[in-house]
Amino acid sequence: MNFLSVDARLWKLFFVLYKLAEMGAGSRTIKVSTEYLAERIMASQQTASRYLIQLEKTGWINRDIRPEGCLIRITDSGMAKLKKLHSSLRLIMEAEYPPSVTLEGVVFTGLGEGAYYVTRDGYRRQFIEKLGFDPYPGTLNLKLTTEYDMKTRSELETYPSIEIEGFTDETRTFGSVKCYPAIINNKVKGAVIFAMRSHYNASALEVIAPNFLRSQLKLKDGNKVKVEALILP
Amino acid sequence: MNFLSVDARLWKLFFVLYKLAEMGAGSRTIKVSTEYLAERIMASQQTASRYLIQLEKTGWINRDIRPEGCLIRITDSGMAKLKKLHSSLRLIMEAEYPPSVTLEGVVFTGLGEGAYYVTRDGYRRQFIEKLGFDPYPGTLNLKLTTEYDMKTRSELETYPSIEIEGFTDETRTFGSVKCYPAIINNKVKGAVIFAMRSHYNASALEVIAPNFLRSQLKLKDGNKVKVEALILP
DNA sequence: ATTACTACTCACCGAGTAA
DNA sequence: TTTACTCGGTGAGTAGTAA
Repeated sequence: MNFLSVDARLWKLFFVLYKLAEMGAGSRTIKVSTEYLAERIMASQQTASRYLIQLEKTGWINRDIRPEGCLIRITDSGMAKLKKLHSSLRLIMEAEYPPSVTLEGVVFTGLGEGAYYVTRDGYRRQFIEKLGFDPYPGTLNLKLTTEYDMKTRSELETYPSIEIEGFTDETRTFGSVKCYPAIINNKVKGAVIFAMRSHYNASALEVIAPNFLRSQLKLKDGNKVKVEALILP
Repeated sequence: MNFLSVDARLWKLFFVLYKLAEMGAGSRTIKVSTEYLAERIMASQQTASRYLIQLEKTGWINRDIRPEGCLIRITDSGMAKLKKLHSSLRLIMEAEYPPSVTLEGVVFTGLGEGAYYVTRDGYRRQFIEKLGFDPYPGTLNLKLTTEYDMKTRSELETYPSIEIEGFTDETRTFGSVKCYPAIINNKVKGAVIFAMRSHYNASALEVIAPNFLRSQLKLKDGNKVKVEALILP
């Protein structure tokens, strides 16, 4: 995912890197004694010394040991890590909507009309164009059970979606559909669809994917399924 | 200085907070199992559980334990911490100049003409106005000894400074002076001054302060003094 | 399923100290 | 003065397990 996940040791190192940046080691070579650094990071001189050694090994700083102290300069690699955290934080702080929303539901068998709608050419062409896949003719129906999931489903509907336009053929009119790209059970790419006038109420969810999810994920009625719906930035 | 200094334990907690924000817990209540969080932070389920308990105690998240997992929402206090880190990083990343520069030198006795210049009314009025203090009539002279300090001194001269304008009185012309507010020996506020045409070369530094530094800091010739020159943002 | 307690291990921290 | 080694104690992380 990103370096912050690696392990607890790196978090601590990264914190020291940040402190060095605060002292200006990002834009010039600074002189720091391990004693002084120790004070700034609230640790012992020995620990500060160890951190500097580890930071150098990790490649985040250059270190030049002098009789009067260490000359420290953060490397490009170290600055890149700081920049990465900065831009991640920017995304988090400025985001109007959460990056994704995770729902859980239980498989149930619907009326089978999903296949009919999904295969209408007016829809299908837009799925291919806007979602990037040709959906398997049929939808996976999930029943939402907890209060949290139902609340989240209705929140999701308020977030910006991929809009599949309605159309009219010889016989009738088809309404517009809202889609959210989704990851099903952490593995399969697909989409959550909200038909504007669905037969199901707020406690159900329809999912489409390129393949037959029931066989691809070995699902049977009653199985629990996790769906991570991705929200457009 | 700021909360990031408090201790290593808070840093680890803070990174978990960041991870939760990444999952959207900053803008809505999310459901996370301790198992899932454990995976994201590369730790055990037990550790993830402990972190959530500590985060709640610290007041950075609200937690609602359900049979299916925990409902987590970052509190205003938690978001404020994330914002603080974000803006600190922004300053670091966008700064053209380091926030400050630390120099070390050894006290020596000069020609005593510092007192004459500092007390010229044309300078003195500007010191009071632009530095915020009435300088003691005299300068503390420091001899820079290491290569690092001399290099840093000349770097400092390239950074934006407080400009004391030159002037002319009945008898002669006085040149302009560059100043940097400074902290002497981590305690006393004063300023570093660079007279445009100084008698001293690049290996000396002149410091002024409201009081007589030699007595205030119990300094004698040969004592080492640390000066942190602050650079304007 | 979950969360989170207890018990144990081990890695990290810092005192002492060398260079 | 510095940095950074060894080493012993301690607190953090995890396995087992209860609820």
